[in-house]
Amino acid sequence: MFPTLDPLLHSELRLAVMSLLISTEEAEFPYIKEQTGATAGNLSVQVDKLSAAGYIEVEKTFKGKKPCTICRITPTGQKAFEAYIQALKAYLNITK
Amino acid sequence: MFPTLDPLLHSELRLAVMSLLISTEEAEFPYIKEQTGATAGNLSVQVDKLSAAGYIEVEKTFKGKKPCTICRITPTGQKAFEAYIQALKAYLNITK
DNA sequence: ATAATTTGGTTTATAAAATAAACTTGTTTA
DNA sequence: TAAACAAGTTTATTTTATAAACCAAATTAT
Repeated sequence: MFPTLDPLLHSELRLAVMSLLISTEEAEFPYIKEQTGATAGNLSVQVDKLSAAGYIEVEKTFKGKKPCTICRITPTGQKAFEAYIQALKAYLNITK
Repeated sequence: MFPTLDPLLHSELRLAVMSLLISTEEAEFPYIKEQTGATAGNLSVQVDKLSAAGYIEVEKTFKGKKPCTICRITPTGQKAFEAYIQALKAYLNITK
């Protein structure tokens, strides 16, 4: 009846991050921070969780002399995001 | 960009309860428990929260000699549910 | 030159939430 | 009348989300 909602995605900030990455394919940490309005600390933690789950990959490079953290969604992450949307539909009463 | 998701609704069990009540208009505690698969304790807590927020109303009656707890969604609850769905859309990239 | 500020984060501590286990009250059944 | 059951509630535990504090390097101001 009500499928479980992937707890990794059922989180406001992580969902926002995934939402951004689904459409941009690649985004830098400060950009995600600005778009989501999150604090750096919170974002850092949530990015780690998504990365640990294999939903995104995180590349640490440099932009000139400044460190630069780039995030990309993985195929696993895309599938999980799609599945989450499908599961949500059971809750949102599309059965009107 | 990403609107805040009503924390009262952004909870798996509370969302399931609201989802049920949106379509049934009235449901007994044991029925909700069965449909959601929740434990009685968890359900009791979450029903209290929805009730405290004015999203549902809880009527305690008897069915013969047995206590019977009936839940109904309120107009406030209906509006909040609709608003939650709208807010979610910003996260789910309907912009394909 | 060096002190102060900014950038780009991470780590740690705290507050809030979700969840289940344990308990209560009354009823039905053995 | 003792045991089991129904319908919840309360309490305790675990998880989670979040921000505050921190760190290192680079840039800017004095």
